[in-house]
Amino acid sequence: MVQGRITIKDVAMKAGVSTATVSRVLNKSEKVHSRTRWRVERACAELGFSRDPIATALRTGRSNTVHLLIERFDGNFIPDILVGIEAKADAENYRVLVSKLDNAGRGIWEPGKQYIDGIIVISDAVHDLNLSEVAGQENLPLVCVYSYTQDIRYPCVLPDDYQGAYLAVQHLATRGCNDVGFISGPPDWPASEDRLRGYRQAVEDFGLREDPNLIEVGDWTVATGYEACLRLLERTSFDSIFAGNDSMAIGAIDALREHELRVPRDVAVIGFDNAALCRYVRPTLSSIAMPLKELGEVAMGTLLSLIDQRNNGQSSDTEHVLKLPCVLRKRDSTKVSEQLTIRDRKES
Amino acid sequence: MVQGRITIKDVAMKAGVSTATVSRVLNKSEKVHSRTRWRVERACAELGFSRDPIATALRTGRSNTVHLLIERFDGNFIPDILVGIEAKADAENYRVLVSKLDNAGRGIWEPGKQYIDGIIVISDAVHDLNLSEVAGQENLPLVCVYSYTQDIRYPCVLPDDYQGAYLAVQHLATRGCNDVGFISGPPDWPASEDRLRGYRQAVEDFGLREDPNLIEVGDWTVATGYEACLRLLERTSFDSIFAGNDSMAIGAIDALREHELRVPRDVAVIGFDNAALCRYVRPTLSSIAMPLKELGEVAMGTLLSLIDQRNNGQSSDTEHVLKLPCVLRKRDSTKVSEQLTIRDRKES
DNA sequence: ACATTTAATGGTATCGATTACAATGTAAAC
DNA sequence: GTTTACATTGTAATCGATACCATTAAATGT
Repeated sequence: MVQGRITIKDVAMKAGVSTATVSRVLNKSEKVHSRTRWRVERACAELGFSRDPIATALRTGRSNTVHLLIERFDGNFIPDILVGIEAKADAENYRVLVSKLDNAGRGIWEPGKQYIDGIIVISDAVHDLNLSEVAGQENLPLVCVYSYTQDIRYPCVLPDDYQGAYLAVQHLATRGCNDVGFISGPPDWPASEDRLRGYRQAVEDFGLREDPNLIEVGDWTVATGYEACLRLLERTSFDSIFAGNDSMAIGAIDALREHELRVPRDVAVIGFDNAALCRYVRPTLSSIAMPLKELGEVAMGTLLSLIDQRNNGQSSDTEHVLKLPCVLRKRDSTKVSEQLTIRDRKES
Repeated sequence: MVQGRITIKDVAMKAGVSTATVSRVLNKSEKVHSRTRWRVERACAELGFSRDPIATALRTGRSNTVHLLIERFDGNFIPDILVGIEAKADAENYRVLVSKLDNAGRGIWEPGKQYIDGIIVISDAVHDLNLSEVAGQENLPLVCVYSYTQDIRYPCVLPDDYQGAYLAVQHLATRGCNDVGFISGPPDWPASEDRLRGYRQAVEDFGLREDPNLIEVGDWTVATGYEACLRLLERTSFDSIFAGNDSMAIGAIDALREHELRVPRDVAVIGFDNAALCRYVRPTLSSIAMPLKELGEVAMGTLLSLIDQRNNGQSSDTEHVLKLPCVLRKRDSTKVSEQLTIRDRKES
């Protein structure tokens, strides 16, 4: 009763054809008489045959498997990006192998490297990394998600930080703010730079106060958000703060609270990232949500098309940088609770 | 210059032996003359040979790959558990394939099922799931992490909810609290049950007030934590709250705040889970941290030993349930800011 | 009607390793 | 000096599918 594995051979026998023909049917493409094809397909169905991926991989060198290299598993955005990657992979019948991306770049060369059709890298610091080493001498298709590399061979799928920042400031402007403080992330991060640009453009477009004194720098942490906000308070006055991320926004709120300033009544605050904590802090924190799931989907989609092109000997025609739009999440920290206060400030 | 793949054949040639001998060296176990072994090892090293895992898999039916099935990628604890799983897997030269665990249980049968040496399941609701279907007719080694199944064939690696809850109440007691309110999660969750038991035991051990009125039920969300706390406030008085998870703790704090009760001055609050948000809410929230990384490591370790035993024809000797201890994280929400208040209360 | 394509299918080597079995060498035993 | 046992090593089949080449059958052209 124990029927081992059902192989292409069994199918061939049942259908009265050769294994070569069965293989042809399985791989669509080639010409097979429709009568034969039908017989084979029926045999497959009746026997409940499914092709052995390992044998196929050995023969063809491809495995329908992509390698996902993650720098830090506990990064805030990983899970949502994973959702997108996995969904797309699943839909296209690909498998996803997950490993830690060793900072040193080694650890990828170990067994398992072969037969990988492509690579996705998620990291905060890809620009420091030699990706061609990761891609190997076979120069496997590789895309970065949520991380940037200058190497134009590798597409990068990123949130549109510029547009997201613009959105944040626009929201504050719409709400009636005029003096928007900005707490930037570290200047050497591409994301920081883009968010600053978005801030500046929106300030200009909406005719808000342009003043270098309104800009401060932190390093993404609560503590530096707090300190940056203190410096802003000393130096100038403002009616709102746009923080480069949610942690710094929370630090800023701490500082405001110490100065007896209430959020959003006295100062509106908006963050960036839309981390889970936005819904848990009080007041709940408005923020800019990155399209994480979509990033994952698009990254996987891009990778699959790279793989396709490579298999067909075409050269890749993908953009180097793909930016997906962010969306605004309004919460209490930017609510217009006291219309008057704001009017006063605008008219003064 | 393009040397294709370096195979066992190349090594055999270089070492002047047959491929069979090389294979024997590679697989340790069998007897090979030390002189020959040395020659082969040197040849391997010089050629930079590494064995092709796919070919090996095809021949042996094993692949050094485990399948990780996740119910919800965006579950709060996944990333940290993953860290542990991956670390252990990496150390033991195993690969980790990640997929979504389809609620229906299907989707696992698709190609890729074969050659999987074992399965890890992460889910919130495993008890509803037919795991034997997941394990397949081959009855692959399977372990659950952070989730429970009654099926004793499958080991479960869990945080020790009982001990964690005990720890929380002990902390409150040490701090001087006597009337500890408890907001439980839904009663049908094993975790809720265990946390309640831990609460009760600690209340008894430390001679605190035992009173059914001190116990309320929520469904893990902020909203129900809020409501549960309101009910407690109406019904009785208390000097502290232990919430079944952090979200409900936050809801409770909202309710306390509305009643002009200050945390921790008037009421101390402690949550469970030690979610990231604990460090971001104000006051920062004391909580019980589950050993997530360790859960992952132990789960993978258990799975590997199951695989080992199976390969050696032994029957599994692993415990059905493995509980790992939680640890207390003290933060502001249980700080003893006003020693007096507490003394008053204790002495009254 | 016969030559020449073209379509459809079969035979079999191959991918890179493992392993049962056979063969050889070596040393101890008689 | 054989015989015998045991330790090493080699030969070749095998895992399951693919793909090159050969072959046969059918279709087209003149």
